[in-house]
Amino acid sequence: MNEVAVPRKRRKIQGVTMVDVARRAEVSPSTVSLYLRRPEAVSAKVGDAVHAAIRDLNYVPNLMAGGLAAATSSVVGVIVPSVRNAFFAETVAALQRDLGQARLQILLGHSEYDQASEEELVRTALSWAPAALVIAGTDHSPSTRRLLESARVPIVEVWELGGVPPVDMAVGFYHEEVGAAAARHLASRGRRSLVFLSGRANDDKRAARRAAGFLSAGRELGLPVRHINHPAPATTELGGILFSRLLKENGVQDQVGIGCSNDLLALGLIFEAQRRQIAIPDACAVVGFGDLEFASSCNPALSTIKPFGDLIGSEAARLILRSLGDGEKREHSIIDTGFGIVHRQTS
Amino acid sequence: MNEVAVPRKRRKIQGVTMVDVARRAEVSPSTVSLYLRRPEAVSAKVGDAVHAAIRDLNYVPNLMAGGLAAATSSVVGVIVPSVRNAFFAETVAALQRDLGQARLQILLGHSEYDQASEEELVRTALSWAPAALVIAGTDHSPSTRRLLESARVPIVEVWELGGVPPVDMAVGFYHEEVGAAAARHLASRGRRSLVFLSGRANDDKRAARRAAGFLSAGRELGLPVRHINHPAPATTELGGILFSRLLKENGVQDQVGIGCSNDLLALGLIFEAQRRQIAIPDACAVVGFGDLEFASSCNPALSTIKPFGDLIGSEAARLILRSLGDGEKREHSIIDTGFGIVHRQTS
DNA sequence: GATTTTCATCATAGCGCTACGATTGGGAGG
DNA sequence: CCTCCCAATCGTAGCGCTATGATGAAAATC
Repeated sequence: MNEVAVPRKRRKIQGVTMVDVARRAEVSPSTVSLYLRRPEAVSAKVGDAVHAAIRDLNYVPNLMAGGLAAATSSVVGVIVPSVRNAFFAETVAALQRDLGQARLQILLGHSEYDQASEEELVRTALSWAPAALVIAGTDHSPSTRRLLESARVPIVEVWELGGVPPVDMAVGFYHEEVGAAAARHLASRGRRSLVFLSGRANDDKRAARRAAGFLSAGRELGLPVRHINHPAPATTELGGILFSRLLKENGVQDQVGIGCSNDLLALGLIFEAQRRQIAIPDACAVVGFGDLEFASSCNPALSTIKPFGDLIGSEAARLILRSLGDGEKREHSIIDTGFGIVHRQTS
Repeated sequence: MNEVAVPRKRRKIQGVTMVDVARRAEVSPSTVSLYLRRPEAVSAKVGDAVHAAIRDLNYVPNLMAGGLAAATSSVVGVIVPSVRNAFFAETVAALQRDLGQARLQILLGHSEYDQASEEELVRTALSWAPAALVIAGTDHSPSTRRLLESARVPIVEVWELGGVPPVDMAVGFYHEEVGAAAARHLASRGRRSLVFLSGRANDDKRAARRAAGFLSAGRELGLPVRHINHPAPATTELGGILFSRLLKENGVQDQVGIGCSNDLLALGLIFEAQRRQIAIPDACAVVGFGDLEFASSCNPALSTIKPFGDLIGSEAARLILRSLGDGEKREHSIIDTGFGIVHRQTS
């Protein structure tokens, strides 16, 4: 005996669907879909009718349905250690700007320098079948790396080159070279001993690599060189603290050249020197990293090494868009965006 | 005549689907789904089998399919003017931290203080059928507001209270009061004339409101008060420029109290004062806004007004989670997170 | 021992959209 | 006037998952 199927109660997701638009424009849903994806493929008359219907009904397409059907979504997962960090914020901003042109959105995650939460974020991002993935650094946990390798999407690792080979593509620069450049610069300014100040070098692998580059370049130059690190994040306050510690341990030693793992640290150092009436750059020269926006206006103006965070973002976006256009062929491009030495008054 | 249907060629999205997991665990797909959503609802034996299958196959669920079927997604759209702005970065970080606990992801957009792109971002965010929406400010274009009003999701407007009534919920503080507090504080420190320095007050409505509050409080106090704005973003460099302009126009006038639309501006002012040997706070007192991390360590340490950006984020997250839990009843909560006056050496 | 209740598991019908191939209709060529 | 062709439009079958109600077995009640 065949009962007539009772229609189930279904929750309605959306007020207005593509079917409603199609009905209103008196075309088929396929045509509406086509108009949305390739407007040039429908005739002007039909296009206008669909457009009008969309406006009238205030239709908002459902990208989840679209993504599911099309087997790929229009999000790009972006995973950085921290958005509060100005460096990554700049790259994220550039990414959104350039990817937005191609109607790609950013699904953001920050790991707070924790590998376990990084893995979680990668897993989540992949759950959205993203069009691409951007992730800071190349140093991931083995299982994260496996996840990335088995994902069939373009992946761009940013802000770091060298070390582990990239999973797919990479845009960044060599942090050891940044450290080395700072050390050489200080030596060229007549400094006879070198110190590198850093925060959180245990978690922030890139800061650690800058430190390593600084130290080995210093040794190559035959100069005495030491490294003072503190597990706390590299803030202005920590800059003052580390400088104080240095002074206590070494006395006020003239002609020292100090590299800082970022400009915030350098700024704190400058403030502390002001308080202690230590002359910069005479008694002590300083080079920062980042060229943060206060660097040019502080007092004395901070010599620093400038990464091109915006460029990293836009190059990453370019690689992604090219990958998506090219279809499947992975090129494994690696782009070195380099860095600039900005010589101001502290060195 | 009935032809046998030829199976179409379908692109395969995913390597491993829930069906594969089910087959491997020798249960039905429904059970796998149930295990994923409510692990306590399946027996321990079956749960373990499913878990093992997921591990072995390295299964990553497809959240688009899930969201489509469940009529809601696990993303929260977050739209801010700029992530490069430390204020919003802090709130975004708090949001991700707290929403992440409930397995919600952040779909980020920044409008660069442009209303048209804000609307575009809202539209895109809504296309993902988000679980909620967080948007900075209450001042949106009419069509954006309409979009927000017709969206059936919890919406939290952050960083601004007063002005236009919120669409749904709001977490923030009154910027006029911040300005007024700065003016009153400077007056209480014996300042007989007041100036407010700001950048980009035409685009940044919140800065404009702080300026307005400062000016009217100053007038209420019977003090001469002026406002100097520059259309460029409020940076350290601009702080020096605006201060120079003030000095040129007014001469070095003792006892002036200066409010700045943010700490970056104040920092630039301090640097410029150092260069010109103008004593702070004697000749000129300064109050900033933001309590950015250099404020406590700069020299002299900066008096400032501290918004609680982290608290804004976590309160917004709390409201969202409560809304999602409560089902449909909208409460239109408005939370005033207030601000703190941090009195240091510049005033 | 027979019945009811509970609990764990399953089968099914879509969620809203896109890709694919099929269909239509009008102009060009014969 | 009849093909043929191309462009514009349409019909259909899922994409992978979840919500719902159904099923059967075990536990609890009579």
